[in-house]
Amino acid sequence: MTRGKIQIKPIENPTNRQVTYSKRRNGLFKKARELTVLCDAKVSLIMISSTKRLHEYISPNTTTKEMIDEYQKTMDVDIWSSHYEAMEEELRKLKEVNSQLRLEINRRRLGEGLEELSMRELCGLEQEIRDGLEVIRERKIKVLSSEIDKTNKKRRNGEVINRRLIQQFESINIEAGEDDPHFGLVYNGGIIDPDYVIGYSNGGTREFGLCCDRSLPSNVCSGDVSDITTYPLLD
Amino acid sequence: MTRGKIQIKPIENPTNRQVTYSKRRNGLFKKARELTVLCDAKVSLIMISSTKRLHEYISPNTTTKEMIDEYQKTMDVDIWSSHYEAMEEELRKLKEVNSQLRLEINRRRLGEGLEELSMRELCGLEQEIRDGLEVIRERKIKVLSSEIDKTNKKRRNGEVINRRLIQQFESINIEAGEDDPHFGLVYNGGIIDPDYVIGYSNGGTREFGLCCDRSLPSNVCSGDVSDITTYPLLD
DNA sequence: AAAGCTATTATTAGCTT
DNA sequence: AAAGCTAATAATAGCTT
Repeated sequence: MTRGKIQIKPIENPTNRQVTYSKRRNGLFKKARELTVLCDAKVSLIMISSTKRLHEYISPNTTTKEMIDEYQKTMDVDIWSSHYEAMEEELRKLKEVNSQLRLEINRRRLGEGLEELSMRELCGLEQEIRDGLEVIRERKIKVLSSEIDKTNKKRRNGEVINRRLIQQFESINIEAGEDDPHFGLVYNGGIIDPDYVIGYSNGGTREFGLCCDRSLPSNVCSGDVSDITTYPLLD
Repeated sequence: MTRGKIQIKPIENPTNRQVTYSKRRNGLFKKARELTVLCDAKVSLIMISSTKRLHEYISPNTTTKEMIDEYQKTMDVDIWSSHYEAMEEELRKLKEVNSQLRLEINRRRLGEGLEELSMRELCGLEQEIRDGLEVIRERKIKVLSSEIDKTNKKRRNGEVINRRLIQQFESINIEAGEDDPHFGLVYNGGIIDPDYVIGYSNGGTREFGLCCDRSLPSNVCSGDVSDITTYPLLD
């Protein structure tokens, strides 16, 4: 409003508009601040420019929420109601989807809710489940194979260690001049190589090995309980 | 700001304070209006005087609620939360349950997401699915039995009707004095009783009967294609 | 594009009615 | 207390840098 009076009408030039917005916004802020101090008033001022930038002023002695609460109380309108309704709608939809999902699970997994299904649908469902079962079976095989691999590696490692121990033991025996030791490692021809059977419990979390060695004494390998002896493998 | 510059500090005199509030409030409103028009901006201005009177300006091209929504989005704070904490909590939980359920379905049904499952979990899952399969199998048997029952009833009903028709046909023949008719119903000893086999297509929606009657002419029952002939049953 | 200048208009404090 | 007046300050449009 200088160098010629202006009219209050939209500024077409975007740059000018933005500059004017910025200047006048600061003017408004200043006025709001002054009003707050001079008159002990509370002011909430929110501005959004045509470029969608938001600026706000809120008096130091209040909060935006308090101002809105006060606004609602005074205006006797519930600004929240529409927000509330939207939320309720979302809640309702979520609940619906939820129960649909549960139904789905029950149907597929627990085999419930089959009453209204036709023979064709039942057959389709059965096939779907069989397919799923097949995927699980394949996965089990994969897990088992990798477990067996791991255990085999451990076993081979154990064999190497055993061989070394046996050699050490023998050299000790030779040093001590003992020809007929009563205690010692039981082994077969220098290498521990019994009939190993690697087994797995059903859950698959604990692995153990079965060792059938017919050269062991009869009180260990006797047939009255079992003709195999189980040895837990090292972890 | 006339007849001597003023300082921006609280006006002690209540009357003066109120007068200044009123004048400056209008000034602020005018500035807000001008900003709206000149810069195509949106302004929400709420003021509360020290005497607890509330005044607001809102740009004509928006609403107070829209401004508050925008404010929240920009500030990333939820002003509503205190009002609707319970609801938001419920919403959050539902969303969580929802995604859990979806995960569940994907796992169980499509056999996906098995990578992180242990052997024990895989076995449990397999058993669950087998159980579900068993339920479906039982349901199929039930559906089949009831279909067979229904069809048997229809067949018996058809037999009664057939018997009546045959009796009528015979009495007509007797009335006409025909002893050796060339055309007529083919039957076995007065009662249609071929070797019925009730069968069902895999989908279970279409039922049909198989009729094996060795007394039929050879061009119908000959063995070069099949030794049974299929007759669709009435609906 | 952003900051600074200034002529000019706009706002308003203190007064009067 | 409410409205109007006006001197004086404040805001700012259009310009320059």
